[in-house]
Amino acid sequence: MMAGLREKKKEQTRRRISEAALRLFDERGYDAVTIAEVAEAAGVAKVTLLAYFSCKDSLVLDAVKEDLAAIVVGREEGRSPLDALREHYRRMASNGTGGMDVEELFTRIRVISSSPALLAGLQHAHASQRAELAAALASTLPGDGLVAQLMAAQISAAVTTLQEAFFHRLSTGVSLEEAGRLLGADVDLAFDLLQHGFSSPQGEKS
Amino acid sequence: MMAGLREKKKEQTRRRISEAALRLFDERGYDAVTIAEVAEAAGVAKVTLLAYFSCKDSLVLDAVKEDLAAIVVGREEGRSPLDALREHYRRMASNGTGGMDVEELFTRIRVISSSPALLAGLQHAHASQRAELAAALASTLPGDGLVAQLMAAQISAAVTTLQEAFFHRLSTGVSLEEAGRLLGADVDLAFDLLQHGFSSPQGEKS
DNA sequence: GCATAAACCGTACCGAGTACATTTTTGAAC
DNA sequence: GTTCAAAAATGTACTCGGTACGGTTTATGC
Repeated sequence: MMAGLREKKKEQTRRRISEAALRLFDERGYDAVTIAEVAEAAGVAKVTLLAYFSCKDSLVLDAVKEDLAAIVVGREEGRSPLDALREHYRRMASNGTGGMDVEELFTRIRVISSSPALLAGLQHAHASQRAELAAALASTLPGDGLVAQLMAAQISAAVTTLQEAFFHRLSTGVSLEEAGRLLGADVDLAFDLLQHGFSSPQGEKS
Repeated sequence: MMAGLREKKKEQTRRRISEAALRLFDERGYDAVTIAEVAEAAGVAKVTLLAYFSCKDSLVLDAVKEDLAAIVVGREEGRSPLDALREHYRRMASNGTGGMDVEELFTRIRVISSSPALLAGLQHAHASQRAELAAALASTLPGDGLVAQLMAAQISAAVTTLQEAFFHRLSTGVSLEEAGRLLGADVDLAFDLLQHGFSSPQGEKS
């Protein structure tokens, strides 16, 4: 379907911008670098950069966005939404990088973890998916939709927390393999908590 | 403790700014009003306005912020954190306005509900409390803190959802009394879900 | 009264993001 | 190869939220 030299160049330009951004942010800190500087480093105009990335934080965050709703919608027959999500994250934990550039991933996580603005952006990205996830869950549930909304909110909150814990470990020197192993345990902990609530077994004491 | 004419004037100025902001936002929409216009309408300089309200959205949101961590920390002896929060919101639901100006509250909710930026800001406000809440919960729990973080994330997600549902009803014509009544039921639903998880009784089907 | 510190002000500035009119590049049709 | 329309990229000028700075008013404690 249209190999397209046009598409290819767009891809290249996007990568150039993204790499320049990541490098500069890593060297000098996210807040201290302006998008105009990124544009110059990538050899494009500021307007062009903003055509590729809608805002400053998506220069870093676009590459780590996920689609929870899609996982639910595309789950195997007979599997519950929660199990599908649990399975997805378990696989992720054991998968290592899944073919990604490890060095780049580390840099990205280092940049995100050291910038409050980007951490907030990450939260926001998850929160934005809440509505879609709620819609996907609503079709599997009775009632007026509040339960689906609550579940969606709790799930994305849990996932955000898992991701933060994972990022925090990686940015404090834990190896990728070890972090993956720990993530696997965390995933089960988190999903057990979602499934069975705060009471039992590791829930509150009173 | 120092009746203070100084303090009183500050209070007045703050109110003047807040009221001017709410009125303008309600008349013309949040995005269409600049903080410079609000400052002029309130008779203060833009810089002064920003000394009272750190950013544009806090002109509206400062009045509706809550402190979940404080509720947990200040709970009655022997009561679990989750029960303390449940009780707090149940009380809120039956309390009506608790002495607030009803008209102003409605306007505020109307403004918030009709602005994506403010709804996002509300989410962010809750997310910001997560860390504090996690710290408060961590002291009541064993383990390395991940459980506390997960719980805190889930709780604030649930509370955000409850608040949104409540706001949505009020901004679509439901009376305050009726919305309060419905909120009471929602609170129990949400906290049951937190306590017992997605399985049983209203949880997922498979 | 008088000194001090807080509140307030005007102005100039920064950076993110948008609008617009213009030019360059590209894919394809002839 | 030439031509042509669409897409991509550009430069400029702009808006707006937020900050820095230096100076002025005003309440308060002595």
